[in-house]
Amino acid sequence: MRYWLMKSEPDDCSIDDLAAMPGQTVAWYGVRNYQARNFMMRQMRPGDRLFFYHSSCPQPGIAGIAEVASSAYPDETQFDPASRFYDPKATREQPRWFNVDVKFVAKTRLVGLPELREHAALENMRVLAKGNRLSITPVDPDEWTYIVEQLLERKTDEF
DNA sequence: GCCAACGTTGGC
DNA sequence: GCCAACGTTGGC
Repeated sequence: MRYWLMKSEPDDCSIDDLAAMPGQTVAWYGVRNYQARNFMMRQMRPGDRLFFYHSSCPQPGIAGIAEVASSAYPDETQFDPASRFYDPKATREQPRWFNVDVKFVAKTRLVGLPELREHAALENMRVLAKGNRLSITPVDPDEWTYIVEQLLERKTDEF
C-alpha cells in the first residue's frame, strides 16, 4: 500500500463536500498533468491512503484522510466540449486523461502548511518543496506515520 | 493581485 | 531537438 497527498480546492470540493457525496466517493477528474496522471495510472491501487489537502484557499493544509477507491479509468470530462477540462485531442479510442475514485475516510483538524514546515521530519515532503505545483504527490510511509501520530495524535492503524 | 516556478506549445 | 513565449498553479 502506498500513501499520497492530493490537492483539492475547497471551493471546488472540500473534505466536507467529499463526506457529503453519494457513497462518500468522488471521481478525481480534471488532472491535466502527465506526472500526476501517471501516478494514478501506474502506481495507485485501491486501498492506498491519502491526505486530502486544501489548496488555493485562505488556510492551505491537510484537512482529512481518504482512500483510493478504484483503479484508473478514462476521465469523462476530457470528452465533454462543455467542460473546462475538455481536451479536443482526446478520443474514446485513445483517451489522454485518467482518474481514480477517491473515498472519504476521516476529517481531521486542519494541519496548515506553516505547521508542516515546522517539522524537520517532514522537510523532504514534495508538497513543501519550493515551486511545487503537482496536485498529486507520493508521501513517504515515515512521513505518513509522523503526521498521523505526532500531529494528529492518532494511531496509524485507525486509518 | 503579485509573482516565482514550472509545464506546454510551436516555430525553427 | 532547442528554446522563447505563454499559460497555469498556488502561496502570500
